[in-house]
Amino acid sequence: MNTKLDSVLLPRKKFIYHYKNMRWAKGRHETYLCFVIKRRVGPDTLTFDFGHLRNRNGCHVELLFLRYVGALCPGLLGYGGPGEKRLSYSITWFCSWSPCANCSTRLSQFLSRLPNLRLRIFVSRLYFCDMEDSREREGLRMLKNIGVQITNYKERIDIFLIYLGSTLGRLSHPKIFKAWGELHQNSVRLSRKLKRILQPLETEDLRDAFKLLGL
DNA sequence: ATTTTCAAT
Repeated sequence: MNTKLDSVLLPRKKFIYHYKNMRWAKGRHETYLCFVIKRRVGPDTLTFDFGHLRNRNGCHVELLFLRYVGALCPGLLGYGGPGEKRLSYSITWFCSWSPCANCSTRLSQFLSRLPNLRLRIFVSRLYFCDMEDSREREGLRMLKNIGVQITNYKERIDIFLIYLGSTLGRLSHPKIFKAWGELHQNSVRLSRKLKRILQPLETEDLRDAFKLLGL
């Protein structure tokens, strides 16, 4: 396994700084991606792997993950041999920022060729999603449409904390994770926003709205 | 009310 990936788990302070789900995250000029990889190696056998990445050299962290995915997920891609059996993977990401438009596009292209890979993404904060017509919003919808489950992490805070706990455990930090005070409030706001983004107005709704306006 | 953003200095 690549030693860079093997890594060094995210130190607690850095983790909390980058994963705080506040509205105005000043100074987070980096993005972290903690991942959990679940691999089905047999009918009753799963293996797990986890770690984290950070964007580097102008490469967004999502694309960095794709660059390493062959090493992280042996048997995922396959070599196209006849009757070749590809392994099934479930991958969970915890991203400090949601993916940019370009990463969403590239991810969608990648995933659409791999029915044996399920990806879900938990995000701490939405990246450039304030404008109604932002390309980032469009990108998130694209991901959803090809089956990526994307949500903020409060809905599965248990997984998140387990991940965090194991991370801290490996670092010999006995401290229990203490959520920041605004975590819940922030995640409620984020959930609403994400929901609005992922469920855009249907034509039906517009029709109703037009009727209501007498148009 | 307004604030930031996978930097660039």
